[in-house]
Amino acid sequence: MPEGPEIRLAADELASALVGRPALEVFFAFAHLKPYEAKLAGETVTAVEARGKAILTRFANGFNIYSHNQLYGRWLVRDAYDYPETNRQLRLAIHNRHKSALLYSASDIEVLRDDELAGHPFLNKLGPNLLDESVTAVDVVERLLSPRFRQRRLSGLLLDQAFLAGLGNYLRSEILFMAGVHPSLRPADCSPEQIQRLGEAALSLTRQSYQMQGITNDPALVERLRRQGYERSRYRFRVFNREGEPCFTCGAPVVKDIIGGRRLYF
DNA sequence: TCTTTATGGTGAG
DNA sequence: TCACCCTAAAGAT
Repeated sequence: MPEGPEIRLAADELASALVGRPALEVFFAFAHLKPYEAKLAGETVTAVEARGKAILTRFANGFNIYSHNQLYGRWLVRDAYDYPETNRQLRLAIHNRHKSALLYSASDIEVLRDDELAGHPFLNKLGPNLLDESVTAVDVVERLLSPRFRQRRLSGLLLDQAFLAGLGNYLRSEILFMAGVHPSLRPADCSPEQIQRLGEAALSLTRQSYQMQGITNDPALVERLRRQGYERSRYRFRVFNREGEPCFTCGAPVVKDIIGGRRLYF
């Protein structure tokens, strides 16, 4: 569940299972976190917040569990102590009277006090989150044109969590395609119309991904692909994973590039 | 039973 | 930009 919208959905599910209830038992697989099991047991969970692609589980006594799923971590919410059959490694479990929140495979787990959050190297650098309702397309446009970012290539900029928190490799290609802007351009090189479209595409695709329960779940897009004979399980993007296939807008073949080991389609 | 790949991220140069 | 880290599943042999 890697990009921002999926992480936010996971945080929502965790929140409804945990918030307002005391965590009767907390389990950490990593030895250096074991001492916190006793500190968190019996403490009420006050919030579960998505911070970009990280999740913060907050406790009434001022402690927080920071977790980042990277590419492979997976949250599961089950009835209390109802463990699934899986070969994955359980890394963190938060149990209350009704539910168990289970985090598998993740390697990036920390416990932080409230006063340590601001100084955290990852949380500290995060840009605005497009899923926060206060963020508008105007904010994105202003950020694109700010001195700090305007000379950066869009290909790199859109993956930089300090620019916008939560964008990932799928959304990068899809946003650039929807805006009709080449990934090698810099904001400083773009027309006002292109900048405007980038702001709107970033906002609408990210929010739609959240509302549709996943980046790949746009029903209109899936239907269009189905009518064109694409197999649903493989093709659920406008450009991503469509190398060599015709562009939906102009018919030219979709191009694939690899930059810093990450696939980019345009 | 290998090797590769992945919606992510860090640190060195 | 690259090498590398992390883990699990898919692909190649």
